[in-house]
Amino acid sequence: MDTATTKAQSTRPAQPLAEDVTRALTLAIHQHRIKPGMKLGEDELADIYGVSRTVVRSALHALAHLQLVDIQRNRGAFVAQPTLRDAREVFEARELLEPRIARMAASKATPDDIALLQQHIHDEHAALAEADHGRALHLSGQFHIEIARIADQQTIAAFVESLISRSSLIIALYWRRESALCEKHAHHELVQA
Amino acid sequence: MDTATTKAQSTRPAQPLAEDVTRALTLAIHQHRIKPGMKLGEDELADIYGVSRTVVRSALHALAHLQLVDIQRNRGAFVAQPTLRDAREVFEARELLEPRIARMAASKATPDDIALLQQHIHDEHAALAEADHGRALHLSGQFHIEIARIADQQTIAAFVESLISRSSLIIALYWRRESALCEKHAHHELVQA
DNA sequence: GAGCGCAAAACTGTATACAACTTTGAAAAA
DNA sequence: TTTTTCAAAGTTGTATACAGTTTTGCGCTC
Repeated sequence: MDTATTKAQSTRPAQPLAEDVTRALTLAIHQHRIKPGMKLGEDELADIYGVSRTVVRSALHALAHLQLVDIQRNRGAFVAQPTLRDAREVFEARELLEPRIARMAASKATPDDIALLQQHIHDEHAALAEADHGRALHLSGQFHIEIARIADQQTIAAFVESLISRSSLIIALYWRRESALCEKHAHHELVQA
Repeated sequence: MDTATTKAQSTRPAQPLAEDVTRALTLAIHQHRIKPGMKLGEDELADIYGVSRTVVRSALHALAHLQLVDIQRNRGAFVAQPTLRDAREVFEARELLEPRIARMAASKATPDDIALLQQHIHDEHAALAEADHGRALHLSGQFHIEIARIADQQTIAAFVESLISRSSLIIALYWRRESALCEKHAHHELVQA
């Protein structure tokens, strides 16, 4: 008979999804391996990631939604260049949302959550020790996102995640000193309380 | 004598952009002409709006980002069905963000802004008088979005817009009484202050 | 009659092809 | 030399075609 229903046990059940390209690009932007203002050509990315323009376009639109890239009609996609005003707005919004989220997280955190956060802090310090600032910055962001997840407020957590994402880009743009990273200790102690 | 929207005065009124499909679907969902849980087939929508599946997919992904539809891999797109927990989260977030935004708007509003808001209130009352609850609900949402725009805080305004969008869906789902609409008078007086 | 299995249909995910717009570069005119 | 025009190349927007998965429905078995 035709197809012997042997489901391919070896081949990847998951193709290099569009989501994967989105993640890869997000990481590259966060670590400013791709710099603000840089053109993101569709054919170029399609070639790099070995997918079609369709997938790349989907990923770029997702990033535009997160305001990491700026898509101009018939012109193409460019890595976002947040203005100083944007930067102020983002951090202002974070100051408004994060204390609320942190309080909620503190009241719901389990021992496992605490351990996970400590692991995050540890990894981040390790990255800093290796002078891998890109990775440290990324981990610092993940730390805040993890707190939002613990708080179990999906809606606000999504906003925080968006803000963290933009913050990474902003810090890469405007901050040359590594002293930017917030004091993790204070946060951690707050959660333990 | 429709709205003087005259996109391009002379030549092609532009293509029926993907954005147009997004707007049309958003409106339909807000007015719950398409009900939560309903399947949104790509071919079906492509046929209705006279565009290709490519455009429809783009619009559906945009709506998924606003959490108005839920896209399941290899299954399709469905109008979102916010849970009661989602509803609580959304309104909780609104209570957190909107007072802040309203205060900022009050300090920056121009006479033109005030006039625009009064027009919004007028339209909304008119819609209520005609028992056109779908339109009234939409206008009420636009009122809040307008306030956010006046506040000139793009970041938070985008969040508020997202929350308003979901609120419309939630109210259509859980609220059978028309008393749901918030007291516009209080808001307006606050802005004038 | 109920339950199971397999095949055909339907739909989504991805790739490719074509059309429209933008940019670039050179040639011609001032 | 500078500016203008225009065409060719390159890129994005949209449509269509193909592949993989899910659903559906009929026939068979128990």
